[in-house]
Amino acid sequence: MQQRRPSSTGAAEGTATGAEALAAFRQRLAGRESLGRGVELALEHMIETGALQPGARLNEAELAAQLGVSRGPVREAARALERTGLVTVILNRGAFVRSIGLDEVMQTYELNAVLFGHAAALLAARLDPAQAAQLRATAAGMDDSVATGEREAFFSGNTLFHQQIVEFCGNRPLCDVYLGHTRKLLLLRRRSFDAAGNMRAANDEHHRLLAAILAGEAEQARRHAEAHTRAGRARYLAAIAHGEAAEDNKTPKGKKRHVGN
Amino acid sequence: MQQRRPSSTGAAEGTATGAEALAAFRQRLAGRESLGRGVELALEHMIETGALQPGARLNEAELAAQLGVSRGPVREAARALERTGLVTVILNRGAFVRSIGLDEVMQTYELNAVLFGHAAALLAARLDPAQAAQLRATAAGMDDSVATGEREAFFSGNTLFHQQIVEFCGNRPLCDVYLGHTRKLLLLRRRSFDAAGNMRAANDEHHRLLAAILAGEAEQARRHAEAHTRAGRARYLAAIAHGEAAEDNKTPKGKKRHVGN
DNA sequence: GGTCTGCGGAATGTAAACAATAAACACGGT
DNA sequence: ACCGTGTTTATTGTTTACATTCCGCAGACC
Repeated sequence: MQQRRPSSTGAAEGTATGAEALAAFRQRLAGRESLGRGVELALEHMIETGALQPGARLNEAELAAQLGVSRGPVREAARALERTGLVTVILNRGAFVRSIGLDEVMQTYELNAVLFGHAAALLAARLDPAQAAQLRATAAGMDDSVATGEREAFFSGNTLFHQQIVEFCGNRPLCDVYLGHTRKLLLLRRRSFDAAGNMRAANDEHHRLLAAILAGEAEQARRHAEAHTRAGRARYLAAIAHGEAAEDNKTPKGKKRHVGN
Repeated sequence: MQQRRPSSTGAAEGTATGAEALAAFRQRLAGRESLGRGVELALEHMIETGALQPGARLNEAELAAQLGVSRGPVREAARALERTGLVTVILNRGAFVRSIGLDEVMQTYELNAVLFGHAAALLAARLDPAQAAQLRATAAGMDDSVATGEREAFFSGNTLFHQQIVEFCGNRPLCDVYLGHTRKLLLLRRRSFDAAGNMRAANDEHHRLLAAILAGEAEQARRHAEAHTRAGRARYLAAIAHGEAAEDNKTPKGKKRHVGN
């Protein structure tokens, strides 16, 4: 079946990997969320694992068949992902996995620095003992990960640490925005992220930040949090500097398009 | 036709006001956006004008008939509004216009203060002459509005002023988040807003902020911008203090539900 | 009298069918 | 040989139809 359209889903043939992923997500949602939501998670998973690479188009019919659902939920999921910032949809052309430009990465880091800094400042002024204990536990776990060199464990600990700080800060909108943008970066630039390691430095920064929060020093906490985010940005830059090609364009707008496969 | 479900759209009978609104939006979009997008704008308009009040349920079939489209685009619009934060959808129960609690309003103001402050700081360091001219023009227009006492003109000038600052700051994600949250507040708490006037004070704050930006004083601009937002919050609080009942609950979750109309 | 169970109906969730759009191919003119 | 135009076809946008879920009420049972 030759196809005239530029690029297809990519992981089309053979792999029914999406279907089982959807099943898993749907079970995890336990019927408390709609099917479209499950498809959304499945698509996120496919983006995360690279089954859907930046620039790829989300063929509704194909994905629907692959996931064993109708086009409706797929459409719904695609629009949801658009709001999340993971895909771009063009009228009558479909949804494309975004490839986020370096400038946008920088701007997002900048935004996250401000948000994270403010969260830390807020938290320093309202921390309760239970939260303090949780933060300490998370930090301790990361110390272990650093000692044993477990990158994956450190990575999830790092995510949890940041998540706890913004959640504990008490400002829900801020928390949502921060986590959303962080997730976006994670999903669209994943490979660069785990290469950006340097756990030790990050861990030290965490401890300094945590100390300021525990001490109730709001402004100091803000500075440490901002600095930590900016340091993370620097590590990211260093990682991609020699690691891989810097950038691709944002959206298949004019003629140029991704090679697909 | 008696209806068992708690509340209906409210503006159901007679008024085909939604249909013409949709037609207008669809023409404005000029076929460059999907129908669902037009419905989304129409629904926003209905929320803004109060045709859909907080707590009201969005009956898909009813709205579809009213707007002269099918349920599909209505669903799509409802989900879009959910991500915008204007409605809450509950599985198998439908979409409800959110009634945003006072605590969330406060948190959103807090977030906006930080974002607006940072935007001002960024802008102070990168302002170009053309942008400076535009900001001056906007400020001048608001001066006129204050002088003549035109509340509506001042209101739109105010919106434009804030919008220009965040757009000129160069950080797109920040801009999007700020404008989105501001819009949310505007649509869900509109009546309180235009009562919160006190144009003169706000105008003075604008001038102080603009002066700092034009002078390139980043940190001072940040302080002024944050202070301005917090002052706006204070004005808002003062306005609702004696104006109207403070709050209702966020979402029709358990048994309690809005009276409808 | 109160509580629980079963029925009825309306509205949402999902799937399938129809219509419209845009890209790729093929042809003909210049 | 190149460019423009007409045609074809896949794919999305939209409508319609079907399945499922949940709420409210009535009657029976305790």
